[in-house]
Amino acid sequence: MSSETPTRAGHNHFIHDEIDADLAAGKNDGRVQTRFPPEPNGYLHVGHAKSICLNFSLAQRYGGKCNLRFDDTNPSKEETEYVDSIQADVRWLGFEWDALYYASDFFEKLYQFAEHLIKTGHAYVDDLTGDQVSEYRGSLDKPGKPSPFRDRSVDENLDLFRRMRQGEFENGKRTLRAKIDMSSPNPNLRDPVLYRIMHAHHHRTGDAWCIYPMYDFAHGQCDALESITHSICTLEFEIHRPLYEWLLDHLPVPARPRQIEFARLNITYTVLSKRKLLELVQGKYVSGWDDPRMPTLSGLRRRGYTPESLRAFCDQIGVARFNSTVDKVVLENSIRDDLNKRALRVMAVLNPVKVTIENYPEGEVEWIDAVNNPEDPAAGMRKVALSRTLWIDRDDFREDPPKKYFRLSPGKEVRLRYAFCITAKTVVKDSAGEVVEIICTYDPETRNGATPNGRKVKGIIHWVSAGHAVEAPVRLYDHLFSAEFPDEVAEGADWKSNLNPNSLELLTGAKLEQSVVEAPPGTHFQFERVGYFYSDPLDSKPGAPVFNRTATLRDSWAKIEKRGDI
RNA sequence: UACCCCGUGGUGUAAUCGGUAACACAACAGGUUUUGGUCCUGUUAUUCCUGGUUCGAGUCCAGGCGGGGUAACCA
Repeated sequence: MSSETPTRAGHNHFIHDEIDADLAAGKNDGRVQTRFPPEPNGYLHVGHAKSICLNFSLAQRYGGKCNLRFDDTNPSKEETEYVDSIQADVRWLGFEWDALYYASDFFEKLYQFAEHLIKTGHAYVDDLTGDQVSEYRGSLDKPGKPSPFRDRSVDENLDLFRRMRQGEFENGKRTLRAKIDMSSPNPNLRDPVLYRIMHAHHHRTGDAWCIYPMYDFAHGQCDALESITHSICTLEFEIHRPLYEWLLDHLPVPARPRQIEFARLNITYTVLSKRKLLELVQGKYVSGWDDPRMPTLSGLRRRGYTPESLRAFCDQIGVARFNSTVDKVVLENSIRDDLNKRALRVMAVLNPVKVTIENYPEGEVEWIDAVNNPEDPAAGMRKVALSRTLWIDRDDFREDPPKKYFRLSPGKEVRLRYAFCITAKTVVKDSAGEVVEIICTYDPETRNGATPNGRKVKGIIHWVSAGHAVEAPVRLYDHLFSAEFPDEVAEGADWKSNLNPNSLELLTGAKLEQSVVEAPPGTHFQFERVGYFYSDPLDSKPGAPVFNRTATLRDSWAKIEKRGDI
């Protein structure tokens, strides 16, 4: 269960209704037990976070248990690296499982179940090749036909199956299939394959097995062996439910779990499919599973997302049986909400241009009080150096300002955050016509928020004293895909063509206030008026941080300007 | 073309025996503010269609339309 108390009670949803009904009917002795069952073939992403939060919060809500179970029935795809990362990610999200299992813990029991099915005449060994199996299976609108090996005797089936286990046959030579109904409208009931021969090294059982159970034969039985009461999975497994139940009906299982499906998470401007994420990693489109642009938990963590924000997000999006796509700003808002309360404010100039205050004494330095976090008085104050030469952001100066632009421009006055008001007097340009320096004057009377003679100064800009600034690389991230629905591509086109070529912008000239170098790697900051930034836990060195932009601040000026009604 | 599931403001969800359709985000307008941030107030906008049952239907029934899933020895 959660190691921390949940931030909110969360939405009501249909799964609560189903469980309430089961409880009212006296099922499972009033017990509720769930499990999160990842296959260790990739890293967890936000879609998994939805499932994790669902399963663990269900256990929490009903005073039950939630296990972690690795669905490791296909050794060709599974690795210990993934097992480790999954455990770390679940814990990081804030949950601790009651029991840890692997489907492979149950291989012997599953094998015995298979023999049981054979002995009761409900399973047979088939010699058909893979191609033949699918040919015999028919199609969506055509019934299948029985395999010629379907009516082998129990003894022959048992003998063959045992020899399969002994390793007597090559990969793909035979399978164990359930004997159900080749003409069922549900293809999952057309004698589904239960076991296949796979001479492969398993990350946990080594070379002990050369036959491995299929998902369908492992999942429900493992649920039963773990005493799971409610087996929550995504919608694409719905059509497997009749098979899930058929197997429980025909096996001497110790419990009777029930499968309930919900819609998986989709988010705009990204993909949430382990297969596609793997492709991005292997094709080096990103730096790895933990690239801050990835929707993986490790990527989001490195980007600066917090477990609290992700849990709040999962809470907000709800649980339903309708396939939907959540707007990516909902995810962004979840981290903004969280970081607004906890991130230390700091001034950072990302694209610097020099400001000289001509009437400020040369060589003089003042230490100005700045608030660390207006949302949290306990965060205290700090001192920021002010001097004659400063850096401000290029965005905060316009030689020819549009209407409603109330930052710096020739002849106009703005306030330096926490400090004085300055007025732009002269603009210095290089031979290319680019502004290299803005010469200003300051009004000593405007210290500390004061504006004598009642004049209004609406614009406030951030700044850093040139002689006191530190430099640090800053990575600006944008969404990984430029298309709202990256999966939707024209016939024959590749979804990767929707990759956003500008998803990463590296800034090397950023000037930051000194206090950022004192913080350890893995610290959240708000760069005032700009966004939330996280000192990369891997690339930062003590005293030499590297910053990842977690999210921008909401920017109503950008909105006005983009709208063009200025 | 077969079977199954699903359709509630722009988006995501709620409405617990059929009883005033609500919340969040977004958008828009305003207020506060030494962050064009936060916060506060307000506005716009919703039950896929048609018919039926009923005093009363998002909810029940029928038909239609639309979307999704399913034909791995993947999970």
